[in-house]
Amino acid sequence: MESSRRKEQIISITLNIIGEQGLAGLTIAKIAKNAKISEAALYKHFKGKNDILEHCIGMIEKRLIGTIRSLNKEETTAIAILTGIYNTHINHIQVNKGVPRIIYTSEIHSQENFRTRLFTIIETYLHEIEEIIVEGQKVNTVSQVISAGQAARRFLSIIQFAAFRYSLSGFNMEIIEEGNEQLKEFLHTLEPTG
Amino acid sequence: MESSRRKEQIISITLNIIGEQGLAGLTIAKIAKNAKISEAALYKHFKGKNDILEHCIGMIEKRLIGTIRSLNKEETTAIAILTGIYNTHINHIQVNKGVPRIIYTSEIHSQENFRTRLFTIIETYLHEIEEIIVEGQKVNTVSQVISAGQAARRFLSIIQFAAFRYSLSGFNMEIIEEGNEQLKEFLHTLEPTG
DNA sequence: AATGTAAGTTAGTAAATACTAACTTTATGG
DNA sequence: CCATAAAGTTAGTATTTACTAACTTACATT
Repeated sequence: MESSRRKEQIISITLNIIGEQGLAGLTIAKIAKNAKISEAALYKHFKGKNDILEHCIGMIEKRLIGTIRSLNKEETTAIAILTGIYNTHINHIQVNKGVPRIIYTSEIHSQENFRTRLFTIIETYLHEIEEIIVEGQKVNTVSQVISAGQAARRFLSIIQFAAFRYSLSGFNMEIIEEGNEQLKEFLHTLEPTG
Repeated sequence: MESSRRKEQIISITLNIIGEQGLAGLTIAKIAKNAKISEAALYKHFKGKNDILEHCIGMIEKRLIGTIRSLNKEETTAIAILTGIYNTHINHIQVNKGVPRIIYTSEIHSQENFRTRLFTIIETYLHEIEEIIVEGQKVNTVSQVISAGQAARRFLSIIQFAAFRYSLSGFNMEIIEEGNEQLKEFLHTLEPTG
């Protein structure tokens, strides 16, 4: 298999294993078995386990920021963009459980360099959301009286809590409904003249 | 050392290691070293690693529910109780990082029995908070128009997000401030005639 | 056709890991 | 004072883990 495709496959498999078995359940042997290559072959593409994890974080970063950027162009109002981001995240949980596990529950905290990188990603993400809200305020689709930064943090907390509880429930759809209610109430507070 | 004290010590040490190095960084050897006993001695008190983890979850449960119960008697209004719970949690993060890591980021998700138990704990916790809000509504210290269940979930999401981000930041106090703002805004929405 | 490179293999290794067997120390109540 | 049980020790073991060396295959370029 071509190197770049193999690399992506390995990262994807790694995220899946973390999603299903946690970081403690991640081993080189499992990755190799899932990719249907030998363990040694993994080392042709990555320096080691840590290197794979670093690329996983890179992948997460790309996806998160990519989601925001694409929706920021497709949708018109701030509220529509935020709704899109929320839905993308919720859909994402079912497809690739590893991303939410790492990003929202940040299992990788322990290693200092990973913790710092994840923090930067989260803060960048919050900043992007804040920008969307500020833009909405400029064109008056979002109330001027609210704090954009605070709203951004509340928005992410809603996503995180929904993802966390949905995952913990063993993927019970009722919990998604309750997350949607939180979002609805939040979006309502964004409306102007409210 | 007396058995019950030793057991508590081992659980406490385990939670600390998870707090500092994550579940992937937890080993029997590290627990024994921290407790200054041999690895074999651990097995006089617990059946094995899983048994220790189960007792950790038990400890978390006790502490969480204990916090609510005690504050529920000390404080008078629902808003005062919720403020107390929030502050207790935030203070808790600095002292014992393992609890927030397990409970809010639920690193133990992977194992089915642990996941189920944690979910039950969280749902019980949410229910207790909901009860506090309902009681507040009865005596009109909390607005009648809000949904108690939804408010309880928002409350926990605020705690979770603050704990998550505070931990991820490497314990930056500014982030606690931002969490306090979220709480303040939330408590404001609880006020009657608002 | 020769050659070099990328992607893969087999077969191993040293270290770490969870756990156990067998023995020793310590303390306590009859 | 001594029997007993609890709490501890040393010294292991089988397995797992991340990683490496040495070799093979596939394939594109000169």
